[in-house]
Amino acid sequence: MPVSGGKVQAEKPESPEAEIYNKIHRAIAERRLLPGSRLVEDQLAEVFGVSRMRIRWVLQSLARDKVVTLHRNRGATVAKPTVKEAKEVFAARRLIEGALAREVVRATDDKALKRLKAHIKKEIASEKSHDRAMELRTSHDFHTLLAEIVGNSVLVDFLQELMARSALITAIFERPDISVCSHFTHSKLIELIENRDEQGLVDAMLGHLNEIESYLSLYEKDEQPVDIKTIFADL
Amino acid sequence: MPVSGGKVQAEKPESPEAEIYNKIHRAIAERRLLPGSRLVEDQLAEVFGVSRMRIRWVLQSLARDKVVTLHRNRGATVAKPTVKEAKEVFAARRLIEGALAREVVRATDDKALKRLKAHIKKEIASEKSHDRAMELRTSHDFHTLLAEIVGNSVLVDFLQELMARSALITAIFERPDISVCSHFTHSKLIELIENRDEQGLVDAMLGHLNEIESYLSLYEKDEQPVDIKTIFADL
DNA sequence: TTCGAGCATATTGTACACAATATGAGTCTC
DNA sequence: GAGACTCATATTGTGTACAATATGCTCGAA
Repeated sequence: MPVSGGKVQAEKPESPEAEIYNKIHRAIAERRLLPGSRLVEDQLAEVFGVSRMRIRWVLQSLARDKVVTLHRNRGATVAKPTVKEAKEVFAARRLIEGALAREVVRATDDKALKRLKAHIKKEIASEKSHDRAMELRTSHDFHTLLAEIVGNSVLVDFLQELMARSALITAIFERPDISVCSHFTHSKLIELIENRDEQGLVDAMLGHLNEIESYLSLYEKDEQPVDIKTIFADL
Repeated sequence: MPVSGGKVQAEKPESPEAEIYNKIHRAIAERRLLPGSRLVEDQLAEVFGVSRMRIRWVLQSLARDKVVTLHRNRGATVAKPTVKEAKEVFAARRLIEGALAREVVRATDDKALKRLKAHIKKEIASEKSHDRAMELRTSHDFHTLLAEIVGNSVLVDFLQELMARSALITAIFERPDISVCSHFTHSKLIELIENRDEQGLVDAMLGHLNEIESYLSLYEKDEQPVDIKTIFADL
């Protein structure tokens, strides 16, 4: 029973597993399921009206994408990234999205530009609607859209994974006092693309990512997954 | 039963699944199992002396790492990348490894340099031994080693996936007349790292990747996974 | 001989029952 | 009352039996 969509959010439910996968994945990405929440197999099986085996399969897939964590004999929880992990994800994003920016300028044609502009409209609409879930999703989709424009499905997959993890990270480390209004920044990026300003776009993208990261409070909060054994290894 | 090692080739067998995963993964990466080979669950179960369920989990894990393809109701085969996929993997590698090169120069200290030089020794040894499998592995490990030096586990994971896929791609599209002797090129890269020549390293890395790709015959060979439906869609 | 239908076989897909495990509550002792 | 021990319960882990499916073969008819 392959979760046929893989990590990609397929529009049409190719297999029942893929559908469940998407539902849970979205619930997590849109923060209806918060980091640390337990995901009990029986409960999910009942909710989705399928057998436990199916759920286990889906949980396995989600774990692969690092949005849930499996604890041997103790079940699954929504992943709770550490500060270290958060920093690594952002570093990876800067590296990949920075390099991607150059390619985007090269790859963008009229059709692509249309898609980009259409996307901004969606972002504005979701910000107006005050639907936080959709707001987050469209904002994240902008970043994967760039990979799509470059036309490299390997990179699309990577970006998709990074964005899902970013969603979790934001959920944990977001400072309540700041709200990121991204459509404006994204519009500026599109402008640079339209002007074929390669270096400008790269810089702006890196700036954008740094800004997002700076809006987080990336220091250890509560009893994060600290590994006791490691801490007392030298005693 | 999480395949605890994930896609990382763990040294110590944390769980029986992880061990099986590693064995199959290595068999594929080292080309003892060639693209297209069928992987029948019962057979594998018998070989490894475990139940079929265990094998299914492992196959699922391998599928998500794109080294195995699952066909609904028809079982698993070793993945057989298409030309398109091959080109995308190499494009992704250029993008990521190119950008990584800059970071490597920054991140390399004495300890890292030692690791790099030790690795070269390994490469030379395996080339001498004429053990094609080990030769391939050490050569590929060099590239993930760079990510390790930068110290970003997210990138290490990406690189590992890309290298596994590259192994498959090479297996399919390699031209029999050319043998890549990589340790020499890799040594030159290390030299550039030692000299802190950022731009030089980036260029050399891109050159290296282009060279590898150019040694492949990236045109459609036999009856690659062509989708009949798509081809005759307009009839 | 060619085509198709139906059957045989090999293989994968799924559910279920039970085993293993972790955790917390309750109990007993000192 | 503090600590350790046992047991109850909730939950996950695993093997097995059986159902579903795909594929190739056989056989019969045109």
